[in-house]
Amino acid sequence: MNHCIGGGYLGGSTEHTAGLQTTGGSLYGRTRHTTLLPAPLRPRELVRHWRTEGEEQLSLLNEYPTKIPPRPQATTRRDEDEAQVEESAAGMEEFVNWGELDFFGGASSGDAYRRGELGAANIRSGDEPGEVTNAPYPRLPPISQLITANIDWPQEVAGPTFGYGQVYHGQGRGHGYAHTPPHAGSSSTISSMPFLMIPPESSDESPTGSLADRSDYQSNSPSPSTSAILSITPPSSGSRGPKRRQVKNACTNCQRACKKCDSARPCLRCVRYGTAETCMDSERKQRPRGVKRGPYKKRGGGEGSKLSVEHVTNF
DNA sequence: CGAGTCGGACGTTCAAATAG
DNA sequence: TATTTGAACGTCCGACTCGA
Ligand SMILES: [Zn+2]
Ligand SMILES: [Zn+2]
Repeated sequence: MNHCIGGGYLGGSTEHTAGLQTTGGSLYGRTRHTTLLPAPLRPRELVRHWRTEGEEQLSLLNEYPTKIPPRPQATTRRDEDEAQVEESAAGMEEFVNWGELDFFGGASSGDAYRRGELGAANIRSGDEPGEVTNAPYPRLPPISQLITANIDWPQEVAGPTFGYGQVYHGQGRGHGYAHTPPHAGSSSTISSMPFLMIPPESSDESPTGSLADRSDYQSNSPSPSTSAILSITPPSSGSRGPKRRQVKNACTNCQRACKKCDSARPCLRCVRYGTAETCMDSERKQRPRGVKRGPYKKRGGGEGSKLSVEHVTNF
């Protein structure tokens, strides 16, 4: 049996629109990864049925793998990342015989992988020609309509999702860390699993924004005059760019598209794309109370929290 | 070339933990 | 009570594809 892992066109588009995700990202907590179906493996059969018949998928869903490792206990963000990647690797091995795998990856790594190494196994030439890839997906009925019954997702499926084996080795985040300039590549590296083809280094031009009229859209420019706050250098990092500014609440359309939103309603992007009437604030989760945490690191005399000024290079 | 997709780097929030 | 910590959560960059 052939298996399909990953997003890209085959796994990602229609399912994503319908609130179902092929595979999750690698980190927890991102909106789509927690609210969508965290599937470590999506049988190609299932995808085809969703795309075409849309009837027998319920029985197939019952056969969906439910044995997913429990969420790892993480103490720091990087721990969280790394622990999850380990879980990913273990989970992947558990579910997939990589030798039989003929499709892998997401929009970035997976597509490059298909194009490069898996040309023969590409879905356009090999599997389901036309039915899947060449379908004009915006006109496909959403899966939520195809699935008439209410699906009671098994509890086990609500666990972690599986990423693409990338480990973040960068600096810590949060509390005033600035945005790493693209292609700087100094402080963060990507280490990959052996089976994953990293796309070649390329393209340092940026897609011409043209949304840069509102202040929200030009907030990423260096603009050294505006804020002195941004000139504070984080500890031990050489040079990071200006902090990337985010809107407090993206509209549902921009959120779904992972595109930049602004604070106006309708937002500029929705106006441009004719979705102004559906432009509304996305809902945010309520944080639960009473959840115990581990001990924090001691404040004052503790080691390792010193701002080593002498290491900051002076120009 | 425009639009859709999505992994994951980066930013934000806010309750728990700690200091005073 | 005030301040700090840090895990959970949110945003959206940029690499990529497809269709016109
Ligand atoms: Zn928006
Ligand atoms: Zn909008």
